[in-house]
Amino acid sequence: MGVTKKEHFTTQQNDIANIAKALGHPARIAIIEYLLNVDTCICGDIVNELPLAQPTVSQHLKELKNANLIRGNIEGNAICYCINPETLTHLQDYFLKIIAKINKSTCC
Amino acid sequence: MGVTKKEHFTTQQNDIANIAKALGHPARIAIIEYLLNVDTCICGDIVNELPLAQPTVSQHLKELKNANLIRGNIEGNAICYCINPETLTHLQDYFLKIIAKINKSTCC
DNA sequence: ATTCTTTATCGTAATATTGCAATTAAATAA
DNA sequence: TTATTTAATTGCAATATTACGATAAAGAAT
Repeated sequence: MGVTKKEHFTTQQNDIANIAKALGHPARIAIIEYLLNVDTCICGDIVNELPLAQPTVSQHLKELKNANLIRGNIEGNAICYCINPETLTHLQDYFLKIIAKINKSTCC
Repeated sequence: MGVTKKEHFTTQQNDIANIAKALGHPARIAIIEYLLNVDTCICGDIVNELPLAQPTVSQHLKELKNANLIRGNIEGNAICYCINPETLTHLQDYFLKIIAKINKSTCC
């Protein structure tokens, strides 16, 4: 039915899945990496950097923003995007916990 | 057009995106967490654990297997699934690098 | 051999995602 | 005011995902 049964899973499971989903596209990984590589914050030259049309980039930025992975500040008629460190750290913390558990369990 | 322009991005970007994508569903996060919580490796009682039908679980397991996040070993007529630590560690290492960069950059 | 158990696959419906051309909105520059 | 710049939104087509009933495949148990 193409519709995820989100309500059957915990808030944390949905939370982590949403962040992971937002990172589940090479263009969005590329945007994150680009934002990291540039010292000052950028707006629309992300479009020049990526092999995608402006509306497509705008859509990817929207998804990253919805997942709280980036922030966008209005600066004149441009918009300055930057990484939101908290969300990446949150995901990192989750994986740290997960990986810590792996070592304790035996595997088939 | 519903088709990702994967070829325009680097292998690493596609690599990370694929792993993230596989984790981008609460059911698959739940499966990972369940596999971690059980000492011995499990096969089909993942189905009993999740609020999803058997074919749906099987499909999610397939995606986790395709992303190399889990492994499945045949054991009689059952299949024993377990976490593949390498892929999670690989993702973890990537985020460590990413987060290390954030601190150095100023944000808007 | 037959039945049971376990899991994968097929087929299908509902919905979501990806991508872009065209347009709109809003601030800036002329 | 009238361009111009910048980025979001709309509308649409192509494809992917999610979910499950039905079925198949393959080993175990009887």
